[in-house]
Parts: sequence; structure tokens; C-alpha cells
Amino acid sequence: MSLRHALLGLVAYHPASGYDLMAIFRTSLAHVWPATQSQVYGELARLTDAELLAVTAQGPRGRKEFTITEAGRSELVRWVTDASVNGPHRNELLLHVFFLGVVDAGEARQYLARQAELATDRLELLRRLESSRSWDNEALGSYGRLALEHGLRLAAMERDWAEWAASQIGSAPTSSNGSSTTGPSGR
Amino acid sequence: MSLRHALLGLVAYHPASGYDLMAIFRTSLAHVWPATQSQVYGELARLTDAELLAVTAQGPRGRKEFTITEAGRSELVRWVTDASVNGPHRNELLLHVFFLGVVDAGEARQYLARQAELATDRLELLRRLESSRSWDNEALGSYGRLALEHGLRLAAMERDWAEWAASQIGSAPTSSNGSSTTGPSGR
DNA sequence: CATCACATGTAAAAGGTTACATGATTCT
DNA sequence: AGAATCATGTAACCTTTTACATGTGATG
Repeated sequence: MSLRHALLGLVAYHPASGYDLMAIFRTSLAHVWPATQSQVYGELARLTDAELLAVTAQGPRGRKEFTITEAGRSELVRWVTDASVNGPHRNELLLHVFFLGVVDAGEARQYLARQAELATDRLELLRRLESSRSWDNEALGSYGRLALEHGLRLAAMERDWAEWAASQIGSAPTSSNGSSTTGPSGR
Repeated sequence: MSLRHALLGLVAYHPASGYDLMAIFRTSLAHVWPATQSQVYGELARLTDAELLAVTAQGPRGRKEFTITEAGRSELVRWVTDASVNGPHRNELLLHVFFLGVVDAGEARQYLARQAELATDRLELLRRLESSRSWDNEALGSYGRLALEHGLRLAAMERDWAEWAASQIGSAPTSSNGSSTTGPSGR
């Protein structure tokens, strides 16, 4: 139930409306914790019901500004310092890799080379974001910088790994059903 | 809808029952694509309905052995070579990091130090798995090795990043101090 | 006065988790 | 005989995605 905590965290930094929060989910949090408008408005209502948030101002177009309550803040603090919180971690890239045996070595190598390119692009994008520094005068600034560095290191790691992985694949072709051959060079 | 493809991939390597497949989800795929028994049996039924899998043998306790069909195999090949497939990528660790500002610097540093320890433990676990080689005579062997290497590099990266991040805290309370000593390798 | 940005909501469907339920076979 | 393992399924609930639906206020 981390969307809840993402909302508490954002509102704790600064009171905001659902619309404001959506803008943050579309930008800063897009690659960390994606959420849809539908989800955000629903969860804000539930958080208000639970008295972890409160509506503290109304604006022009039915705008509601949410502020964190004391109960909300203590729940946030409890969650943020709990290192054991760690949901399951799905990786679609690795799922592909596991089953690369169904295609021949050439296609597998090509797939990995493409992943190396994509990681390079991500790295480039983050480097430009880092230079622009638009992120660091925002509310999430000082800690957002740490998250950005994580992204940079991850992209570099994936680029290097994908290049290495491509190089590991021998030219020994795999049969079309992959069940009998053990594949390329045994270690 | 990747559970579908995970099942197609596993059955393509070797015909299996739901029970057999669950054993793989609990071990090899646990950190790549978690799935519950409930999900697996349900999806196997749907895949059989869609004629991407077929029941090719019945065993002792109502056991049904599934085999991939031609249609199933071509769907799997299409998916596996499609580098554009990439679902949203949630990272609860980074979500914590974004909101570390709600606690004081000492607690934030402690949190990151704990994450460095946890990453070290994961690395150790994977190294032991690598030595044991139990994985490489299995169906997923040759490509599973590439996935394992990804895990090793990821764990090492997260350990280094968390140590670096912990060291960054406290040196500049509000403004950022831009330069990283141990940034990712450039090119 | 038209268009864009602001602003909030609901409904249906798909995907995922937890808990319950049942029974057969093998091993000690 | 009792326990562990093999084996499949269903029900309730929660989370996430996609699509629909509506209206206000500011700007050119």
C-alpha cells in the first residue's frame, strides 16, 4: 500500500491538491512510483476518511487543498524509517532474458544489444536532467538528488551488463524448441 | 500481462504441471516475477482456453501436464524478442528516499546504512548461489546465468550507492552539494 | 468566444494477494 | 496409521489501468 505513503510524503512536504499531486506523479515520480489520476483522487478520499490527511482550503474550481495531520505524519515517519518494507520486485527485462533460449543466438544477441542502447539512452536522459538542475529547487530536492544518482548508476550498470551479456552469447544456434540443446558455451 | 509469457516460457522449456511451475516461481523466478498458486492455476486454464497451451498428459492426483502449442510458441517468440515491452517500474526503496526529509539527518543516514547492509546480504546470497551451480543444470541454465550476473551487479551497485548516499547526508542540510566522488563510469 | 489549463470524480475490467477447501499418494 | 508431499481449485479482497464524464476559470 505504498501509493498511500507516497501521497502522505508529498503532502507532508507541502500542502497540495490532487491536481498538483498528479503533476508530480507525471514528472518526478514517474519512474519511481507511477500512479493514475483515478488512483490518486480515490486514495486522497480514503486518506481523508482515515484522518491522515485533512482538507484545509478550497480553491476556485472545486479545488481542495490537502494537509497532513499529526496521525498522518507519524504514519509517514513510521513507514519511511522502516527498512524492512520491500514489496515484490518484478523485472520484465530479466523475464525476457530467462526465455531467450527460444530464439537463436543471433536474435538473442541482438535483443541484448538493443537493451544496451536503451540503457545508454536512459543514462543520457538522466545526465541532462542532472545538468538542468530543475529538480533541485523543488520540494523533493535534496533527497531527490540521491534518487537521481541511483538512476544514473542503474542505467550505467544495465548498459554494461547488457553489453557483457551480448558478448557471452556464442554463435552456436539453438534449436527451434530449445528443449534438447543446452545452448551456448557451457560457462 | 507478463505472467502469461512467463508460463509460456517455462512450458516451452519443458512440459510441466501447475505444481511443477509453482516450484520454479518459488525459486528461480522468485525475484524476477513473483506469482501465487492462485494466479498460476487460473492463468494456465486461460492459456489452455486460448489454445496457447494444451493438456498432453494426466498423472496420479489429477495432475495435468501442459505442453506449449504452435500458437503458444509463436506468441512467446514475438514477446521475447520485443525490446519495447517494458512495464512500469516501481521502486519502493527510492520512494522512501524521496521522503527521507521528514526525519532528521541521523535517522536518514541510519536508514541508508541499513540498506547498504541489506544489499551486501543479497550480494552474498547470490554469490553463494553462483558457487553452488545448482541453477546451471536446470532448464533455465544458460540464460539464467546472465540473469544471475544482473542480480550480482545490481546488488553491488545498490550497496555502493547506499554507502555513498549515507555519506552525503549531513554535509549540506538544505542545499545540494552536486559533485559525486564515486559516480557511474562515463564513456 | 473559443481554447487551454485547472480541477474532480466514477465505472468497469484486469491483475495480484490472501485465505480457504479438498483430496490423493508416498514415505516412515 | 500419521505425516509430508503432491495436486488442483475457488472466493473475497485489494490495487492498478483504462475510459468516460463533467464543469470552471483564465487568456488571447
